Amino acid sequence: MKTENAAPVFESLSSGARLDVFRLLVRYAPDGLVAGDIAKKLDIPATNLSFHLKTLLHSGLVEMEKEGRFWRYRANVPLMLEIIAYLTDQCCCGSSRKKTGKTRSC
Amino acid sequence: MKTENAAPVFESLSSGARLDVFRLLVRYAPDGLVAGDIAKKLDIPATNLSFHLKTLLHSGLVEMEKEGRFWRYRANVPLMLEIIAYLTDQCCCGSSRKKTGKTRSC
DNA sequence: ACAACATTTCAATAATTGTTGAATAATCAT
DNA sequence: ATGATTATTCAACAATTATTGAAATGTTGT
Repeated sequence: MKTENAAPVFESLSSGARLDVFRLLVRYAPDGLVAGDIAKKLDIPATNLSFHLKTLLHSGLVEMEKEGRFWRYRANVPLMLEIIAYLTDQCCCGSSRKKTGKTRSC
Repeated sequence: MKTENAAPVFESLSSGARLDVFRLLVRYAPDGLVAGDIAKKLDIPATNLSFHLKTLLHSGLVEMEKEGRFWRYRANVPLMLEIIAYLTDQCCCGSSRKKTGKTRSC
């Protein structure tokens, strides 16, 4: 996972609405939900949900599959695992640091 | 960590510039860097850096301390650990799900 | 073929975020 | 005190993102 791939993921999680969508899809993994059910459960207009889903699709954090006249969305859990690994490595404990001889913060 | 606290953290990581700032500060943890050094290393105007640092401060992901005429910024690594725990719990494997009898994706 | 349905795309607008230069505040050295 | 230094805040503007209703696309059932 490179930073230029990670930033869009954070961007796609940076709205409360999208974070809610993603958490909902994780709760319903691995089956996912169709758009109408998401809209109903989160009580947001279909057209606005569609906008947010597009952002999530673009970052890769959710995936989509047409199913008759429904569109089914699922969380991409493996990508989330990569993001967690990225954060652990780059933004937390795993990164190399200046050799000052001091102890690390974790 | 609650969702309403997590969203601002993702928002503060959602710009490439801020993600760079945070990663830099992690590399220089636990000492951190003064604003001028950040600006120099990342080659962004001081006034713009100041704007991004304010966002990071607001989410709690960085902390600030005045040091003479310098302002020193440090990464809040413990908060990042909480975020990683939040993602693991809410957005990945730890969350409760509908009982469908199917196996979990992780 | 037709009507009902699920969802998206489009266009318009509102709201927020990002960027910059100039002005300001605080500190340090002389 | 004065001038140089560090960094912020302010104001203006540019750019992006969010929200909504109406129209369009494709699907299903009759």
